[in-house]
Amino acid sequence: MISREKVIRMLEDIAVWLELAGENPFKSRAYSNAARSLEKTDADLTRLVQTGAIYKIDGIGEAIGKKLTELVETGRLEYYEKLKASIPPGHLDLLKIGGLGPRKISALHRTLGITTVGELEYACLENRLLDLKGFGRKTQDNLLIGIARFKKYAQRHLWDEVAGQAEELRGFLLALPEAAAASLAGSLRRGYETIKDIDLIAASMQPQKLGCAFARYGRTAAVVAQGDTKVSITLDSGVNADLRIVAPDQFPYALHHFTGSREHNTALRGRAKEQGLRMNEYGLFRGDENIVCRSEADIFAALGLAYIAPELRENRGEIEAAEKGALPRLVEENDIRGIFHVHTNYSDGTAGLEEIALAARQRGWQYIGVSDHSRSAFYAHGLSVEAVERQHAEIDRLNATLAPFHIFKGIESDIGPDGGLDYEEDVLARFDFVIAAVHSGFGMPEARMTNRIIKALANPFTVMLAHPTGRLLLSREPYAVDMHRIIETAAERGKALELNANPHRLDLDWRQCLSAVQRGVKIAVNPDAHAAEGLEHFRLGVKIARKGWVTKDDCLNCLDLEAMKRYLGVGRSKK
DNA sequence: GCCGTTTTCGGCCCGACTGTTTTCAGTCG
Repeated sequence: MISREKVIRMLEDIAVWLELAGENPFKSRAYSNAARSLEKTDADLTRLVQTGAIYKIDGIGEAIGKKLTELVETGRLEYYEKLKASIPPGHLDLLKIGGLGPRKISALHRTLGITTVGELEYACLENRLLDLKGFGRKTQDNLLIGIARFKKYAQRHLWDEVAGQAEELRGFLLALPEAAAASLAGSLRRGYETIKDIDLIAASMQPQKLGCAFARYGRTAAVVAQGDTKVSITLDSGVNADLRIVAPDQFPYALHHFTGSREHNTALRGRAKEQGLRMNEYGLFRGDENIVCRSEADIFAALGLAYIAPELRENRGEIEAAEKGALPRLVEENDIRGIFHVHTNYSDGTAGLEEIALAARQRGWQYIGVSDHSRSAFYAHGLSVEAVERQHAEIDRLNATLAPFHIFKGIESDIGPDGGLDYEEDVLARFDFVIAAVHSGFGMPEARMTNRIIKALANPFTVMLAHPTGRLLLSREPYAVDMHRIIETAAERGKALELNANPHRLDLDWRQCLSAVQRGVKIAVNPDAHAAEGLEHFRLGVKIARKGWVTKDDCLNCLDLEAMKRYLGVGRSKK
């Protein structure tokens, strides 16, 4: 049976391919819209098709409905295959080159037969773009720059890689006398897991002066574009930064507009339009009259909505919830009472037990859950039974001296190919908690992988599932697994899912977090720290948890020490 | 391709910037 995620991906592919094929852009958007609608629907796809309810979903009409029916019934889609075959594979790469969009790619293909980045580069070097209608010397030069950049920096960046640079840049702006205000915006502010570039908004009465100063930032490697209100630069790190400058009274509107997401903005504009209003980055208008807003909260209020936190602005139901006053009270960093999934030098961590415990206590936490690798993780010096015993003895000594701070005894147990945990029951019984984790056999077919994980989750000793999808951002795809069944099992068995806060993982994916918490599954925000500094990852974890609609009550490690002892005790009594 | 108290056609969010034009198309966010 075809998974919903797969169907959504296919619709998104079709949208991109249609653009490249030079189709009506609104047709392409219709497929994107359908994908987004499907993303928001929780009901079972097969059922929707069987009952015909699929046609009731917003954005799904006759044509797309029929295609979904074919997909569900046969697992394939002829239209998809044919369209895919008609797109030269290199065109997807061409789309990633700055200044090249579907229309120019289409023109290049039509006139010069260009299908790949390499061919385009060669054509530029031979000056073959000079005489093309709509192209010229400048375009050709810019494309060569774009190609060079594509080769060097094609990929997106991890949030963590970019956030520090962005903060520095904001600090630089704020220190300039021309800047009345400055804020991060875009995906960085929303806590998106990967970042294309840094978006900054500034308020100033002297936009040109501020723009010039920005372009001269000490770490600027190149100025990509410079106008009266917008400046784009490339930093020496290779990351692009865009600055938009508005008048101080326009700042809240611009901040909201450029924080996005595009989908959230589109939906909000539609709502404004229904109310006879028009909104853009400069204001919220009824006719010619601007409705004065001094903050983003004022803008939402003017639209009859509660304030929506930036992390939630992905058009996944936040606007409807804000209308009904049903937005969650999102978890905050200060709500965290302790941290699980920390490695020590017993396995592959660099810090000793005491060092990491003291670092956690220093942060004001009441407890820490140590979980080194289990014995079959040879690559990470997984713990033998003897090593487990030594570690437990040291934890007992530390707990006696550090009280009331508490160290919970845990293990990150590998899940075997058949779903078994890594030690005999009498050893497992000595831990306060077990985090079950897949570290091998990533290529398993979906059904086998899902059953394997479900079996591990169902094990009475398992308290939580580590990095549920196994993805490594920008490098390794998630393994094939039916997350709906995993979430269902976790809900039935009272098991927690980890939100691994390592910047390379951020796994559980925030898109799946909401459906987990809706089913009452607890989310553990875990830093997966391999050194004392690694504890800091919990901040990004909290941001991503917020993005996944996680409240304090949904977050396992917001429990205080006594409640956590009871919780883990309850877990044990189930065996 | 979708949608409809602007309802079966004609819209579909919208503004800035660049480069190629001589009034606008393409791209981007």
